[in-house]
Amino acid sequence: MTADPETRLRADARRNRDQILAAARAIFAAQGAEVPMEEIARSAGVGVGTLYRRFPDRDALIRAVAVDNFDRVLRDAKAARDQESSDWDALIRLLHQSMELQLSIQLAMVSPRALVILKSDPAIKALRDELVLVMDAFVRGAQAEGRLRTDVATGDVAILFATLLRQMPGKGEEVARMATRRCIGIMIDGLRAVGGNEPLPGRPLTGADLDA
Amino acid sequence: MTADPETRLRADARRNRDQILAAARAIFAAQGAEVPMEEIARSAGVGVGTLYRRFPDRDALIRAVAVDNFDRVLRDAKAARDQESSDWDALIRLLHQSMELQLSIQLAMVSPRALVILKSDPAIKALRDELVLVMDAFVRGAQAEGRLRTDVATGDVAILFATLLRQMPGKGEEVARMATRRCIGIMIDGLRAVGGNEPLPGRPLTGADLDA
Amino acid sequence: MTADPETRLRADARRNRDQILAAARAIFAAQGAEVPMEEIARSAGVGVGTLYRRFPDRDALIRAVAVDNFDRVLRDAKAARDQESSDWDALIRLLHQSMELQLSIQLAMVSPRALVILKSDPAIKALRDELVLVMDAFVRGAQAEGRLRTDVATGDVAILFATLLRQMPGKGEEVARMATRRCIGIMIDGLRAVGGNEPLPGRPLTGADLDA
Amino acid sequence: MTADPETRLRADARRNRDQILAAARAIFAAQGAEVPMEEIARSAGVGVGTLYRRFPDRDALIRAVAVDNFDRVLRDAKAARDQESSDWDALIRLLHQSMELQLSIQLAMVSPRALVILKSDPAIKALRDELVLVMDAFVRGAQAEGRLRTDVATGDVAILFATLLRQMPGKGEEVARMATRRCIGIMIDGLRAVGGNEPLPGRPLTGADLDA
DNA sequence: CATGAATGAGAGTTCATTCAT
DNA sequence: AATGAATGAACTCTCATTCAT
Repeated sequence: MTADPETRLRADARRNRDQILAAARAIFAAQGAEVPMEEIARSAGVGVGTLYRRFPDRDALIRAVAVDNFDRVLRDAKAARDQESSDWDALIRLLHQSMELQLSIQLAMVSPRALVILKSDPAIKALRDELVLVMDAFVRGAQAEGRLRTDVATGDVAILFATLLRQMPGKGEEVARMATRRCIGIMIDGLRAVGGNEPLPGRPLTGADLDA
Repeated sequence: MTADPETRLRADARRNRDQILAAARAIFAAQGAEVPMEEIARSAGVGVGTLYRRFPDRDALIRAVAVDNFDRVLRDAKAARDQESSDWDALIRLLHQSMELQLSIQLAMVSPRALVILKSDPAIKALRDELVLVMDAFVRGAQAEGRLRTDVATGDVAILFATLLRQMPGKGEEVARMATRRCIGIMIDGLRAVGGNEPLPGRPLTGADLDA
Repeated sequence: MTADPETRLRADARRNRDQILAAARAIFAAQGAEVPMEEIARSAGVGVGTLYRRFPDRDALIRAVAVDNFDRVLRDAKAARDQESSDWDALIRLLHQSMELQLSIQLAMVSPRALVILKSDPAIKALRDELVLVMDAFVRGAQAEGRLRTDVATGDVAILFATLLRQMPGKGEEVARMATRRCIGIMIDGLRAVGGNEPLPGRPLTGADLDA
Repeated sequence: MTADPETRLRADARRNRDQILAAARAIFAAQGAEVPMEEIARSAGVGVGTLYRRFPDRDALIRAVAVDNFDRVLRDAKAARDQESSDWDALIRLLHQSMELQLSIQLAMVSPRALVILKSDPAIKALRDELVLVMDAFVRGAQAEGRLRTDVATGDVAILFATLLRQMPGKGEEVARMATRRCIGIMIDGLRAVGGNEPLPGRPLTGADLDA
């Protein structure tokens, strides 16, 4: 029960680890995943040596940031499930709320390199699978409630979700934020169950379609 | 009339230039803008030296790919304007059709580096401004037709457009293609003028908001 | 008091820095300033990376060698001033003695590139100005002593000095050494105050004339 | 008699060759011998291909410039011999006059690379040997006239000559010109046969000492 | 353990030389 | 024969990772 490696660290080592993770998250979000390791170390206030002691190479660091981030989203999703009165509302809340949380990892994921790395990590896969399950419930529930169009599945929502959460790089902070919110709004309106629209092309994308 | 510098190249040089541009477009689309120049050269079937003779450095190459690409989109937009019977239809067609054309540049734009470069290039700015103008006409026209919701402006559409066209990297080719089409469909439904939805947050984003 | 950046280096780093400087001095003297950085690194017994850590680019290295060298000459000049009994003797001693010290920098200065670099470096300018001042005193003093011809000024001496100290490249070590000494001897005889020679053309060149 | 390769060239080819040589001389004088071949070609108003047709590689070009230049100096020396009334006067005239002619080659010779090249060229060696012979006659004659100090030999004069003629790079044109003239004046005064000076160190350097 | 110095492989860029037009 | 395009080796510089202090 106390075997979790992170638990075993001395207090200062633990603090270093957290600082590095926070610095990496911020820098990945701002500049992508190709930043020199030295810059991350400096921004975390430690030497490169320390960074490498905690994370054996860049991939390990990217993986750790990703795990940390999926974790947050999953927590959000569960909170939404527990606190909202309908699945549609939970879904909407998650889409809106996670915008904040996702900013960093989404940008990181833009790097083709990062993608490959994340795909091969079982811890991340586990978190992702769990997240897919929760969303699956939202989707089916909201469709049962008659609020979500029935020609979509979890995969559609996840992809829209991931796509939209990639922050517009290079716009002013304020415009970027507003743009994201507005895009999500438009997308949500596009997801509503309303009569009369043409059906979407192809077939509903499921969680399994996300695996490549 | 034929003084255009590109026109003045010797036949073989011209062919090489085109091959390089095509290779760069494909590679940028597939792997982002940080690919080794040597790889681009190899894929174009020329030596690095040749690549550098045509494009003095990476920035110049990125710029050239971007110009080429904006050009295509602009052509598409004008064709849509000339051939469709309503502005709404023209807009829809552009969103659907340009999916193909945009793949490369959209990915390229993901690189923070590429962004900085493109912003400073007057030729690109000119093309972009012209594109914004054409889309502006579509947006106002479609709103006048009562088909496009009135709480959006050209900037909203452009951002959605750009965001969605970033291909999901890493999914299978077929799923990726379908996903893009479905996302565009959802987005279009979200843009329709229907009664009863809550208004979007913030204010309509104009073409000027895109300038950072 | 020990805040001098060079003093703050770790012992091994310090040693490396010195080795690099020594190697660069020797190689610049022997082959000019355009030698591959790798060769300098190898000759200093370090990797290129280390060289670049200490000196961010070739220019910085050239500057550092130049500063180091001016420093030595200046020390020599002051020692001559303090230890010789007349200004003429101090001047002669400096001309003879600095032959050793100047070998490197003089050759370095031959490179058009090096020149540009050195001109723009304030630390080097300061050292040079100080050196000019000391030589100025020698020149005026020796003229007052009646031993130095009065139709020359500090600039003349400095130029002769600099010109002669450029080692003949390519001769055997021994001949080169002897040649330099003999040239200096002839030049000194040419500088002596003797009656009956035609005055030199033009006007005495001052320290200010050296500034280009 | 007409087998001289240069004589066999067509008029336009001949003109090209001369333009290239003139351009190379000027550029070598101004910037040293490491200039891109393309720049020389451009400055000569021809393509690189043409340059390479005339001079198979850079070394050949350097050699040709050197031959051309030694030729001029030798012509000057012979003119001085034929027109001046004493050997001392001929020597002085040569030193003064060749300043003009030598500017280019002297700078070129500064390059360690150029030196190696020139040493191995028999045509250049022949010219140089002939020049040494003429100067030898000047030196012995002027010593017999009692005007040149007897503790120097041809090698000493040649080295002083070569050393002084390296223009100070980087000073203003006017100061540089004046400085050279004044240095030559001082050197000539140092060479005069006057009583009472200390003898020079070492032994007189002969023409043979120049061979390295 | 933390630090930051050292290493060396690899990326970008230049340029001598060759070769198609 | 002249031109300038193409090639690729060589060089400068950066950065991930290792290791001495």
